[in-house]
Amino acid sequence: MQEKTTGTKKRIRADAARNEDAVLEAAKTVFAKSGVDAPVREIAKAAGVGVGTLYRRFPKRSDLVVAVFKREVDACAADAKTLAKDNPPGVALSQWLRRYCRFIVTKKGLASSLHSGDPAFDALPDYFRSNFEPALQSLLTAAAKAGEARSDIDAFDLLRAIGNLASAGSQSGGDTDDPEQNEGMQHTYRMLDLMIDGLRFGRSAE
Amino acid sequence: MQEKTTGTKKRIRADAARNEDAVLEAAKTVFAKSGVDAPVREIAKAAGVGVGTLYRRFPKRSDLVVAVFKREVDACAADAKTLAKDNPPGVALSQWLRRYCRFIVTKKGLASSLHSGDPAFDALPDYFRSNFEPALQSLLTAAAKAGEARSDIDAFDLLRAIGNLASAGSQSGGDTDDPEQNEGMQHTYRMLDLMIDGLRFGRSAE
DNA sequence: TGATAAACGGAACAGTGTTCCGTATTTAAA
DNA sequence: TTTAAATACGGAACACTGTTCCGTTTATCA
Repeated sequence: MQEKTTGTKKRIRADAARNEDAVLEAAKTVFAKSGVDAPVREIAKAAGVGVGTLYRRFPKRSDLVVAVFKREVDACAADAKTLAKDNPPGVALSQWLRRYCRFIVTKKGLASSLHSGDPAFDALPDYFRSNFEPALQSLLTAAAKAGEARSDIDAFDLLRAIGNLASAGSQSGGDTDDPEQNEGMQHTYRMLDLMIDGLRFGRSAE
Repeated sequence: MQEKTTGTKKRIRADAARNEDAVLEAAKTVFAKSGVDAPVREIAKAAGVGVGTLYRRFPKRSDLVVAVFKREVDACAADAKTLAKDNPPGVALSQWLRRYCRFIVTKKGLASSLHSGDPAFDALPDYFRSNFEPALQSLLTAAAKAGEARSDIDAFDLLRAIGNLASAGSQSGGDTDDPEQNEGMQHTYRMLDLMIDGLRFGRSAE
């Protein structure tokens, strides 16, 4: 945050930045596949780095978990802007809700960590809300203004509702590795469509 | 259960029985001190046996946890009878409620296991209730009959109430190893006394 | 008392997290 | 471009885990 312009010594070495990125990317995948308790070596190998490199940057496991989580939140929130730019407001809205749904499902494993009492995770709920609420709010507003969605929906309420929907729905599910092919996931998508329709065709901008 | 009289082969060897007992006793202590995830070696050493002996009798950790739990339940329920024999009904009742309180506190660590979803623990809640409810019921009835307690209290309700009291109260607490000296424990005892007084002096046998 | 089955103990193995340091890479000065 | 210092890398090594396996000891009973 201050490496770019301030005088606080050097800036981060290129290879270090590259590796940090690789580790986060690998951790995302491994966490999704094997849970947040996956062996450190597995993550390091997937990232193509040594365990030392991983530990230097993320001394505690929670550091890595938090970093991955925030990164995913950022990516998902950023997609809201992208979708809004490339699609009609109503389409952007429903597309993003799907995107958000996938986010919730892949983070199902983290949920238990979040509520584990470890203070390392205390900041995450706020981070979650302060990123997603505005992202969804702007999609909602735009869609409402275009007459493509009702305007009486609270963004955070919707986030929670879909969150519950997705995390409950994906409990049951097939054995497939790909969550997209999962029975429970398909069910979740159908329920989500229901909500989207409600969003679209309910009593509109009153 | 069938080793004593039926013809199903031999009876248990004396040393085996002795060791099983030692392991359970040691596990109780170690679980209380270090939690249910304590290293197997620590339990084995405390029991004065090799890890092989421990594993032979308790192949899965949950086997040991369940056995310790049941044993403690048995002991606590048995104390109800003992106390009833050696004391006036009212005294027996309040003494046993204290005893039960201590049981709950030392089993705090197990609570998380119980609700961990592992089917190995599914039977424990029933075991708990079917032993404690009659035990307390008979104490309550005797005390009520002697005019030393009101008679409109449901045993299971009381068990639950005190359970909540104790497990919540012992959350906060000092650093002392001895739970008996713990700040939270003292608080719990005071609250328990309150309930006991209510039991004793409330509108009685109506 | 001795034969036999049962039980014992702990070495050995495999899989973790974590540290440490010789080596390699990047950076910036010359 | 060359070179020296700073920085980062990788993975061997260590400390602990759970778990298995089998040579040795012990209890039982004829």
